[in-house]
Amino acid sequence: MDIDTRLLRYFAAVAEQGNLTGAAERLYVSQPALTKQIKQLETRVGTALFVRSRNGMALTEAGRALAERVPGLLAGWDLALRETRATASRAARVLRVGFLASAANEATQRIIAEFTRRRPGWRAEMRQASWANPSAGVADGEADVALVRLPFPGQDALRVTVLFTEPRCVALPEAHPLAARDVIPFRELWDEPFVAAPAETGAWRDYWLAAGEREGRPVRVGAVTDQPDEWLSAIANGYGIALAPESAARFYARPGVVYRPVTGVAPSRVGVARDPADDDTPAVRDFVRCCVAVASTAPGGEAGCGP
Amino acid sequence: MDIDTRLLRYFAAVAEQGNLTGAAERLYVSQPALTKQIKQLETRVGTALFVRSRNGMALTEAGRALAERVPGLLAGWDLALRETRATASRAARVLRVGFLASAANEATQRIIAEFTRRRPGWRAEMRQASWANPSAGVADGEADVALVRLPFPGQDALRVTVLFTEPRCVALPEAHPLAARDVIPFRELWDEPFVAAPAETGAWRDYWLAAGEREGRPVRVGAVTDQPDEWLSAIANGYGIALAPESAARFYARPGVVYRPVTGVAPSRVGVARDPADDDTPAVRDFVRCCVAVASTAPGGEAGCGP
DNA sequence: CGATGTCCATGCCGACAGGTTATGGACGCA
DNA sequence: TGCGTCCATAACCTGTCGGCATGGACATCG
Repeated sequence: MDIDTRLLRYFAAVAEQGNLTGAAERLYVSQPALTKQIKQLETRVGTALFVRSRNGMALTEAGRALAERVPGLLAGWDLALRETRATASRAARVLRVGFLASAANEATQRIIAEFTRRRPGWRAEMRQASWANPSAGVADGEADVALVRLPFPGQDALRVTVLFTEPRCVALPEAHPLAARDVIPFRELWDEPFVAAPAETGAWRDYWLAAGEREGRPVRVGAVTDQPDEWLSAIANGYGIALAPESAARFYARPGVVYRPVTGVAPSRVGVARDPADDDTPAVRDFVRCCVAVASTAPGGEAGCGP
Repeated sequence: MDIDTRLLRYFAAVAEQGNLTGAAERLYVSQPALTKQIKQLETRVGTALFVRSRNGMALTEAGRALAERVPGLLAGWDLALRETRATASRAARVLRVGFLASAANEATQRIIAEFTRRRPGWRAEMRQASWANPSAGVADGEADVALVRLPFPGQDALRVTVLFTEPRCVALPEAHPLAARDVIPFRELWDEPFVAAPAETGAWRDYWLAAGEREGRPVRVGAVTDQPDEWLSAIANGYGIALAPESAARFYARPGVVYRPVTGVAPSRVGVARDPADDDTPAVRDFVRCCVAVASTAPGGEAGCGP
């Protein structure tokens, strides 16, 4: 009997959530659609998987048996897909390079140039990731290697080499009172609303909110964005301010947004991440070497941020 | 990314077969449908999985990577499905009993009666299997236990208890010259066309053709059937004759078909089969005990076949 | 004790994906 | 050159999925 993995995901979501309405929301489908799908799964399997009641859907014994297996099946398909794609790109001599907006900035181009010099015949395929995905695709197998900002959640499962550090500055709306200052101590920003990354990015988000450098003061979040454009708009529109690496002042200049040096926050580290299993893949290893080589000779961000 | 296992089966078939036309035939779909599906799989995965040529479809490197994983995934889903169904029937106190047409015949009812007596609250769900499936559903998890005729292919992977043996007789069209005889030596049937089971049943088919008792003479197959009704029709219509257990004379009597005792062929054995993993499941164990108990007190087929 | 909220189920409709048949195009072979 | 064997494409039909609106059961609460 055939089945779509989508149905299995639906099933897993309902099983975990315990009710249709919530699961439907999580899955971005309507509740009737889920009702129908779950019912269809039950007829296909030939037995009830849930008992319905006013407080949701509880797994039957058969449902539990299925629920135990489904995550493994989904993970298996996922793995197969990732390996197939990885094989394809390797066969085509393509290195899939993920990068986080603002990760390596000017170093990026020099790294790519160095890589194509060192590996003629290969092509680096650049893929910009949203901030909701701070490993830039390495964690989910969409990229072979990625330029990232540290720290980020899930980092321990990957191999990460730190390339360089870069002071952080603050991005403010032009009209902000503090925009007139040349240098701003971070403590003066404690009570400002911040433009933050999505909640699921955990440690990464906290790091850019400098949650550890507020001496316990709570963070005010004025907006949540996962892309540079939205981020810039949110700041320009006054929803909040944000910390950013120095190089953002050059890469993400925009009317209405100004960058100012900040004291009292640790600098940001840029790294190159890859799956430990790929670490001895020649192309990956070469890319990492290029990163290190470029970083060691980098001009760095001496320009700093400022008016 | 989601996918239907059907697509994976399609892929596996094409990968194995090496061309679309043949694979389409094997899958009982049209070749254009397969073309479209494979193409869709490739766009979904994001890479070519086959290289097309005049002599078919050859796997690319990525295709090979996928082809390595797919059988495991399909088997995994299959297993999950079987376990879920098995769990469901156990929870409902239902024992799924497969039986081959003509397997235990009159003993069947007594076994069921004994089982319901020994396990009140339980229900035996009888499922007749076609001869194309000589384990009657135990091998593929559709039944918890089955009454079968031995030997059959795949029997070694299961636990089988022999219940009783039963002489074999021959079923002939009424008008057949040999129908006038009281007892027929098997050697006189060597050159008759036989009504056989489907080829994929291997040893089982051979056993009912008495392939080992022909001293090397080839078998003539006049018709292939996998159900009693077709089998009776084929015999009545003169497409061939067939060996059958004695009890068939009582259970499958039909105008136009007569049964006669045969000498020179080994008797048939009836057994109860179950998955080794289920052998200590209480309900299964009890059912087997019932089978043994009934078999030991069975009246047997003393009536024999004959006019 | 009716009003409300929260579940899941159902009916209807539009969009789309999958299947089929018929046909085209490339290529090797007699 | 004509034929057979591949795979690709086109046109069409149907079944399924998803969305919206709504219904029904039941608990909770003023």
